Amino acid sequence: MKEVTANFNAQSIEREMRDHWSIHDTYKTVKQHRSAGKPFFFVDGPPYTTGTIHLGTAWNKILKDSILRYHRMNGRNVIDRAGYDMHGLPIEVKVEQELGFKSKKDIEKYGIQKFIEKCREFAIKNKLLMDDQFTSLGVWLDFPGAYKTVMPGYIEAAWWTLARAEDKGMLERGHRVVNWCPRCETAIADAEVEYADEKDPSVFVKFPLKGRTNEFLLIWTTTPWTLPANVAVAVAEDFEYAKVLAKKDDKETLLWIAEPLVKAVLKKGRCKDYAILETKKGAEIIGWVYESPLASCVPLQREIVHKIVAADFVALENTGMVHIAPGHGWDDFVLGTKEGLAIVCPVDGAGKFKEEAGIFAGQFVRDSNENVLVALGDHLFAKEIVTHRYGHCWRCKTPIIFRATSQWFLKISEMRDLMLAEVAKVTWYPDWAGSARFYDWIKEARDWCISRQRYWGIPIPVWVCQKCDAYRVIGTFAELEERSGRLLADPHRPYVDDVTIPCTCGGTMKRVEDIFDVWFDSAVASWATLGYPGKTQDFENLWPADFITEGQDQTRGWFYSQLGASTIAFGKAPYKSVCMHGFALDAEGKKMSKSYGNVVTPEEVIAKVGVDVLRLYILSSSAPWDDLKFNWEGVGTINRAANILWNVYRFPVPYMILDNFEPANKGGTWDDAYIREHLNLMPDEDRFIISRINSVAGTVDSAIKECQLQRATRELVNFILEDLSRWYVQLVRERMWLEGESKSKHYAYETIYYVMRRLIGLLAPVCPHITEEIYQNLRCKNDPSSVHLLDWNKGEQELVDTALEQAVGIVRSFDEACANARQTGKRKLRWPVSEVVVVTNSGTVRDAIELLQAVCMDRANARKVSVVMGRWERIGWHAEPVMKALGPGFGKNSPKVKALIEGADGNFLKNEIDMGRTVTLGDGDATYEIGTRHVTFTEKLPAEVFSAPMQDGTVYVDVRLDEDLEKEGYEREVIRRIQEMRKQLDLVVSEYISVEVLVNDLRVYNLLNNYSNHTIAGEVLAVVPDRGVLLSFLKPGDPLRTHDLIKEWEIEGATETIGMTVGISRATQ
RNA sequence: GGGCCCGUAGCAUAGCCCGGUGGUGCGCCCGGCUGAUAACCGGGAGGUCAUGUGUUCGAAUCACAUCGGGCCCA
Repeated sequence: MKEVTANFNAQSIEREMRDHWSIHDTYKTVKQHRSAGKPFFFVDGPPYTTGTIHLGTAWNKILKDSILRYHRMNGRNVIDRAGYDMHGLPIEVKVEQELGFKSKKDIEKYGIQKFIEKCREFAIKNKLLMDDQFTSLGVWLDFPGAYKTVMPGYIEAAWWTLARAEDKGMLERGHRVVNWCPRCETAIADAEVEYADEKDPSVFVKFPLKGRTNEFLLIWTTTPWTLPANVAVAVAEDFEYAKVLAKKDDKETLLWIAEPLVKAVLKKGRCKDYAILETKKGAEIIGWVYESPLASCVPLQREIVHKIVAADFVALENTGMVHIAPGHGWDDFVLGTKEGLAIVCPVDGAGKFKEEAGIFAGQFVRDSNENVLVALGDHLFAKEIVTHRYGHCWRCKTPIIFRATSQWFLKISEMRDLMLAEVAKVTWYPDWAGSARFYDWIKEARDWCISRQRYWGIPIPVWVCQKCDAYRVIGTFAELEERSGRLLADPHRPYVDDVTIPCTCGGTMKRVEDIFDVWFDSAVASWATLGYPGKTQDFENLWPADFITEGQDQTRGWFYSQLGASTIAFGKAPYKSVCMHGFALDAEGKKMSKSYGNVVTPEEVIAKVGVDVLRLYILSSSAPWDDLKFNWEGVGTINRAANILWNVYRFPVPYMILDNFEPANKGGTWDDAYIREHLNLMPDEDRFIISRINSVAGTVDSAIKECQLQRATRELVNFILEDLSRWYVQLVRERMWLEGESKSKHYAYETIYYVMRRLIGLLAPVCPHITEEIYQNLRCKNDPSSVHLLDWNKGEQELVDTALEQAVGIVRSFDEACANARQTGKRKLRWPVSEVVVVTNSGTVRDAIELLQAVCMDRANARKVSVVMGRWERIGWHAEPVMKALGPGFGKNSPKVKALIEGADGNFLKNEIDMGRTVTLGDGDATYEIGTRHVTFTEKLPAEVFSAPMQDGTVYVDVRLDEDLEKEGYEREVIRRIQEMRKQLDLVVSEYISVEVLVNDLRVYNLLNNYSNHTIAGEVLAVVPDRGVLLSFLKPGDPLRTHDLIKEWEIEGATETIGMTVGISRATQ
């Protein structure tokens, strides 16, 4: 054991520990140690390689790390491979920015091969940066062996999965409406759409009814650019629609509007006057034909027969008539398919109108809104600007459009029931994350569009015949090589694009140009990480995952994509348990964002307080699934707790070293059996703290099992602060100061050693550095070489003494009450008191105080602590009449009764009434029955007794002084001053001194002189074995010699001058 | 517009499932302690339990509505 630095310096300790682990290859050793254990298959949700981690990412990995460390300590062989998501649009967009590209054409010009090599470079560079950042959080995952979505084996797993989808008929090539980013020129998944406010025109448009004059259907839209693709108007069959004669500027128009909405709509159109001419049910107007108001300028529109159709999604808002453009909306598309409407989409991939859009050709759709409105001319009924939530591309933030295109889909909608059934089998932390949130999301799930018209991603392994249009899904590289007769150097684009397969029809099959939605990459992680399907053994032994944990945004992300892919491939969920965690918000509960300037980075926190404190803070401040409101004050509090842990650890070390203490061991391995064998001989406080650490261990264990990391960590912090620091260490201090051999001291050593060993074991998953540092200093020479090699200890029930813990609780309440009463009586704790009395009716309290008599006396600094059941004879009670009750009961005799009560023996009265009896008082003329409602009692304490309430009782402290108590009080005052002076001179504990104390009060001088020299000298090391006592008192007027330090003190009204000299030479000359 | 979660003192949290005097920590003020000491302990002040309505003898807790925050969806 070595000395411990006074200050807890997180940064240097953590650096040292990480160096230590890397020199000794501790992580490998730990993995090796657990390699024969029962496997615990964890799958790391792969972070996207953006290059920087934020507080939320840190939280994510810290949570994973702590839970995995727990499982390792429990003997599990944890599969802890890290993962990285390295493909996809975000990286493409970054690289495009670096290269100054504006559109896909720039990429094609630059060359796909060069472009994807740039993307690869970018991803790998960032992956390495992130490895370092995670490692510096003390995270023990397998980073060198991380699965990477760009690896050929990984890509093959994705291919294989798609081939399974094809086998099961779950893959569909479809012409459908998808979310489309006009900047990235690709389809994007529902999961990739981000909603944000957007300003758009909100317009009401008149569609002329065919064959009628001046009669229109009135529709509403916020996307005028979709009007060139209009094919129908939808109504609700059971709504009432009205034909309205609307007057504006002396012009009259006939409009069809849902009847309840007429007034509001016409107000928007500034129609001063209107009349409802007739009404019809929606069902009655179905089939009516109308013409496009854009027919004259959009050739496409002239070929379409527009009609009214019924739809169940029509709501009673706006006009109750919905503009339908099946090429530009999901509901529209579904309706169009059902009703056999034309599905037109006169918009190209870049979001520009095609030739068939007539005068709009070449215009970007969102920019053409105004032109469309102009072209509508008189058909535009009303217009305003609205701000509404609108979908944006998750990467480039461009507002998306809906576009009917040819894409590849997984038929999630057909698997929904199976997925829901699987969700129910998974254990969710918290339960509602699965049973409510995820369940609802899946219930709404639509088919998954997995194709993207991009470059940096897993190529979709579908080859289509150029001649007969047949397609084939390739599941493995070997199959492709066999069919094509070519070796595949790299499965990425553009390399794989050159590979062709002969078709049975004699034609040539070429790969479709699409790549996978990047969410499909990570969706296959749970088997791709096991090398499946290339290797099958791990998969058969381990899959599905025992545990995953990710942020709440992953409900629609990874939790979902994995479930979808896995249900297709294997018909079951890929995970057995899922912990959904929250988001890191700022102290106000607002999202951290660069534009608010409220971002706190993990590095900042680490620079201030270190990693372990960050970890402990994050895990303790909220439940995993609640959002974390980051708060520097809270960090400070946890930092203080860590400091106290350090102080508790440090405190006994110098004494242990001085005494050459070695904990009980068998051949150099710590033997905790010593504690069990000696427990009965140990003092109460030792048995208490041993009991506590074991019950704490039980609580911590069950909390972690339920992912309640906040309960586990709070329990530990609370134990350190309350039980260990504020209670045990305070009580055990004097035993540590005992000189020479002592059983009591030895028990204290063994106890605190035991407690520290258990404590750091429990804390190791959360605070891996500080616990390792402590362990390295405390461990016996043949103990395991790292705290992380220890087995988890969930507490031993036979060491838990509930009654004792309860008794200590009572004594602590007693302790607090004493301090309270002393404060009221203005008697400092340094001054002993003759007696403390506990008055109680509780046998439990009596037993506790009597059981822990010694502790009580020590804590109270009292010569005697006694318990009185019921009434203590030194307390008097004074009876006070309750006039409110006397009046009604005794009428005009009340004043007499009042006097009688005041004159009665309060003690007797209270006793009787407490026993539930009534008392008869009389004055000779008459008698009166006095009951509990007529009287209250106040305490009459002796002059120098002060009271304070404690748990189920009251504490009375008698602060009267006699000569003996006073002498001791002054002694302790003098000792305290001398110690203070030693500290000022920065003396080591073992340095001898000589002292003179000039007491400027003759009475006090007489009190101290002759009796106290020895006592004081012994405490402050002013007594030398051969030379005797080197402390003397001087009376008023005596001269003081020269000293190294002289100080004047005010002590209880008297002045004392203390002179102190270091060493023994001068004072004794 | 919909789903889920959250709202308790200046700040952070427990209690809520299963109704019965709202605890704790930080900060603040006052006092104490002093061989863990840039620590530690005691006391005090500080609360419309987001708001409103309902159920109930009784609501922080249950129900409904509203407001605010977060995540997700349309």
